[in-house]
Amino acid sequence: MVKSGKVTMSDVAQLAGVSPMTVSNVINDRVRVNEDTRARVLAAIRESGYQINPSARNLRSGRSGVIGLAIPQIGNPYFGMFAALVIEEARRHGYHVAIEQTGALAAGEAAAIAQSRRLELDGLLLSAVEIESLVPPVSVQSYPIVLLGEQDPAGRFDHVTVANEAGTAAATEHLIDQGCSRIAVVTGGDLDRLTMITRRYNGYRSALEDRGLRPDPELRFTLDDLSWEGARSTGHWIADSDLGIDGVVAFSDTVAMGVMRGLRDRGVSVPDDMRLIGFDNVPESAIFIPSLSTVSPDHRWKAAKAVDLIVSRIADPTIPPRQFTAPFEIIRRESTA
Amino acid sequence: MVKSGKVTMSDVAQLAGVSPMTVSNVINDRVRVNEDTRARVLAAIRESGYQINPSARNLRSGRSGVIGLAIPQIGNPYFGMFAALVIEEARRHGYHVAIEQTGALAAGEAAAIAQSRRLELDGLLLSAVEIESLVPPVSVQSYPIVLLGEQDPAGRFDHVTVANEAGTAAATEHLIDQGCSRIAVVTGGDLDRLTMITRRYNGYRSALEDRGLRPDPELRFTLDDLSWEGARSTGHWIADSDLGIDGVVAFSDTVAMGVMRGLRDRGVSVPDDMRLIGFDNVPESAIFIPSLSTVSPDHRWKAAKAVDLIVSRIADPTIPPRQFTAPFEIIRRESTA
DNA sequence: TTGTATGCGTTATCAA
DNA sequence: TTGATAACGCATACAA
Repeated sequence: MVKSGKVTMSDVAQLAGVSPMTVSNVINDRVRVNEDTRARVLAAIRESGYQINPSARNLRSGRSGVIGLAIPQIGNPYFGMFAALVIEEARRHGYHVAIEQTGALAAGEAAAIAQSRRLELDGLLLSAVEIESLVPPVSVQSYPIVLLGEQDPAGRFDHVTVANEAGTAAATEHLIDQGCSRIAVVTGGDLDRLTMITRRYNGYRSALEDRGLRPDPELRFTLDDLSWEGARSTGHWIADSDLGIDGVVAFSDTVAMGVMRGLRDRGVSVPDDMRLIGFDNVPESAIFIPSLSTVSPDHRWKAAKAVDLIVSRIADPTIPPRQFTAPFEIIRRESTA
Repeated sequence: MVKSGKVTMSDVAQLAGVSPMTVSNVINDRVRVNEDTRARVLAAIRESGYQINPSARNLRSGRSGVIGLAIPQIGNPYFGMFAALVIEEARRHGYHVAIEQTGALAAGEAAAIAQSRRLELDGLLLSAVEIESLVPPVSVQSYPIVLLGEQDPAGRFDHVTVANEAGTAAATEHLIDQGCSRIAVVTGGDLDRLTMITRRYNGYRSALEDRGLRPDPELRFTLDDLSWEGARSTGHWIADSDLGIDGVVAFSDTVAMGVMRGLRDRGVSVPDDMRLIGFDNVPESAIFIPSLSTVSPDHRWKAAKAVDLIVSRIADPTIPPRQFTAPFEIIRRESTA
């Protein structure tokens, strides 16, 4: 067993007494190779500790077998869980996933990512926050892109999304069904652009209106910081406000848990004093105390669909953009009991 | 703006009226290039939508600028948090990080990973669970490896670890200081080999002995499943046992949170009926209700050190293996109040 | 300061 | 069934 490092295909070929091409054929089993030869080659590969050089292979073949998954924060429970599913689904199609952390970026950073790539990607699953600004630089890419979560206003990309409006509407109605009438909403950032957050806010609003409740601007709380600590502070504001709030719709489970913590800091009890519902059904939400009611999109479905889309588009870049929305259900847990 | 895709350096060169080599020099700014020429080249790059071909560059240069980070579960809060730190630290050194999910693998799978790489890596940060079985196949790798968390019994690799024994000992002593005398421990897997988990168990044991408490085998609970649900079940067992347990040391925060949930399912209150402490100080532990006391290793220090090690070893593979242990502190929160 | 020649390790093509 | 040849796109070494 040679110490490896720079064993090339030619070395293996020499060792096995065949041509490099035959080694290549064995490795990729492209054509029928004599059983004897194949065995000799395999033995030589083992003996030499040969490992294929991906760069050379990619350069020659034009494909890398790698798809990128760009997400804002790898440490976020939602993205972590989703990444694991994408990895699994991609493996079924023979693809490897390279995870990219974008950090909820704006245009300039997107461009940087696009240019500074050190990885050869066959395609990219892009879970972006700021699609509008992201699209121009991103369209220069040389590989297909599938958008996750957000939608491209111009409709130029495949995308898989979740039922943002319907999901939040159902969540809001669930609170109403549980007897809430002063329902606050926790959003993030501004609502001028039609982002995921805006869609979720719209779902909340329309559910209130459908059920004859008047959306009250005072009941809208905006996160100035998407971290858990930011959400916790929002919980403090809600607790300290004197608005008779008896229910809260948060735009994500992560935020919901932070808000719960903030409420708890102020001695507000969930669900006794106030009910609360999130969005995503991250694994943590079942474990949290109290466990968190939430909108649960079918994440596996979403991951599988995203991978299907990118794989098919890699195969044929000319097909027109396709769009899918993952099914969801409301999970009732202690936080809205 | 050409639609890109297969614009090569030669195309850019032609467009700018220079040689390919000059384009290369501008891109990598290796030698001094005339300001005029540089401007022309940059314009040509923008105009053509040129993007460097990483495969060709890597093939030629022998380096990819990418280090791998192999972790068992990307969805696990600890690994997610740690990955984010590694990405940051690597960027400082001009490296890109490719995250690899190994799934708490055994030898065969490790070999598979080693062989089936589709990424060209300059080095690998390996956060392994099963080091002993992992090492043989992994040593065939053609790039440097730094071990995280676990240690190589044979001492052949650089590694960065945390104070597993001292940390858990301090955690156990904290419980004793808080008045606990029947302290259970939650471990995972068998304790025959000197894994991270065994070290943490040893810390618990030695702290008990140091403080004149007898380690009771009945108070050791073993997870049969590292998931949150597994930990939750363990919480049920602890609650249902009639052993007078008044404190619990869990080998990780994730497990601790699952156990808390299990205790809560049975109406056991933390910290009133039972105190509980974890290990890792993941972001979730500050938010959890009750917030979780824990052993907090300096994760940023650990990430920075790991990146330092791999970068220096890439530069000079001949230096002897080095080993570091991250400092830690005990974080006191509600769960042991 | 810029250009020319050459080869990195692999695979597509075609010939034997 | 196997092998010879060329080429993928870039950067190193050296020459101009």
